Amino acid sequence: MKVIPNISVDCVVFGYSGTDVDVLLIKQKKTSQDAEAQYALPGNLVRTEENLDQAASRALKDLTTLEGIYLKQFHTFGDPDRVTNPKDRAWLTAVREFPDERVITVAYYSLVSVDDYVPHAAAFAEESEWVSLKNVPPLAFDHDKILHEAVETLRTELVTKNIGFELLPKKFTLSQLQQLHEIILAKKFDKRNFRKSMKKMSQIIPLDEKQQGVDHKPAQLFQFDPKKVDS
Amino acid sequence: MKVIPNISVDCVVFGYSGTDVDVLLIKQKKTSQDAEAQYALPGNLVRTEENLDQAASRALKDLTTLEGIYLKQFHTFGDPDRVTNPKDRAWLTAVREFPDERVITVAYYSLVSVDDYVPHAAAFAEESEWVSLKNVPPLAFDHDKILHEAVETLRTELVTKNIGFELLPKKFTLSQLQQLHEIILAKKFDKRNFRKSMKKMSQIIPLDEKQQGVDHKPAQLFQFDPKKVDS
DNA sequence: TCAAAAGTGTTGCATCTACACCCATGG
DNA sequence: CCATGGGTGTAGATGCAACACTTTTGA
Repeated sequence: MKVIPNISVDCVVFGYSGTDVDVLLIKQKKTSQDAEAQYALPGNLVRTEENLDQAASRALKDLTTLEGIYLKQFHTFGDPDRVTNPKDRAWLTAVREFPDERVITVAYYSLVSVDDYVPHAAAFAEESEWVSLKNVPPLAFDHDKILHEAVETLRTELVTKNIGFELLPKKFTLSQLQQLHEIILAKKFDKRNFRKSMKKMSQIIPLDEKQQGVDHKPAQLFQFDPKKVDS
Repeated sequence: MKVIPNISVDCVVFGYSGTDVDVLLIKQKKTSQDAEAQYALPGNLVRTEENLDQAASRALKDLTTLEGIYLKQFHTFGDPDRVTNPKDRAWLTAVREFPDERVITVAYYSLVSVDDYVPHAAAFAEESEWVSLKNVPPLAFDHDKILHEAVETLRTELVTKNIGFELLPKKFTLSQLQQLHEIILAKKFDKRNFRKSMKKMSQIIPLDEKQQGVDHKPAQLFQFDPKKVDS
């Protein structure tokens, strides 16, 4: 359980609620009565026996109980002063064995459906919750910057690699998929054209099933099959 | 000049010679008479006062004398056993203060024209040279893996971001640019179509100048202007 | 005058965009 | 029967792939 004192991982987990894109944040435990509790991305120091991907999964699980999520490394942040801001001192001295060490962090991001994952705070997290990207409070360390880069990465990967299914429930409607794209990319798509282009991707397989409990014409459900790769 | 014992940077510098894509390698200094000298990517531990980008530039300059090159971070490698292979022990114990530390490395890549940069060995490099990607010897540590990932990154960025001008001299012909694409992507392009698509990129500006000293019809020269961004 | 690479347009086909109405369901 | 979102086709414009011959230069 020995850690490397100057290498950490941080996870930017995006979730989609149906109307908003959320990010999973933790609230750091207060280090004293009058200390100001800060929000942060879930992350922690890397242990000596684990690789970086494992560290990211483990840290995320420890802090939020979320597991089984595919995390993708996207950038490493290593400014010498990224953990020296006074606002972060109290927390560092309270929880870290070597609070003055310079720390570089390897950042990961992931996409999930908020319905599928209910986070529970654990370890040094006081809370663990989905926060809309529109209402993200100032974050600890350089996590604002990390989050910003993650959003940029999300946008480019959404268009180039057509990820985005990940953000939806296993069974989804094409309108949900379209709304998701519109929210992330902040632009409108033509319904017919959008459906045409999605339908010709072999990975999106139509189910013999319809939406239930809606007060309008129920939509057909689709499923994403990652095994099918476009040729 | 204090270093962080478990964080390094490595640089994959691609060069284009006109017929081949090369990579810049160093040969590690022999640690004893009978030791086997190994090839490696230029890289070194990060110092406490520098950020990662600075560390990459500085390490590259120290080992090869190349400087003023734009290096782009592309991945961080951190397997626990990436520096524990017996083949690397002798060298580590000879040059590192803490040879048993686990080291993660932040990898960078870059593109230059081989004509513009003549490397000279320095520091712990015995040699520093351009090696064709076709003839890369086995490398130290996990540098084979790093190089392989860098090549993959180069291919995707070449098509998505139309980098590649970087590999050519400041003034280049369209045929040179085409040949470069063909070599990196290992496929042929139609001359007319290739020229059409390049010419409609505003960043490629035609010069009032022609090739000299060739024994055939001299080609028009072009230049890349990074300031012009496609709208 | 020959060799070697530079340079240049058009046509068919596939893909993308723009656009408007009827349908099924629950309340 | 009304409100709500689901679902569908076509025509015009644009972009991409295929294709062959003439030009300029140095040797």
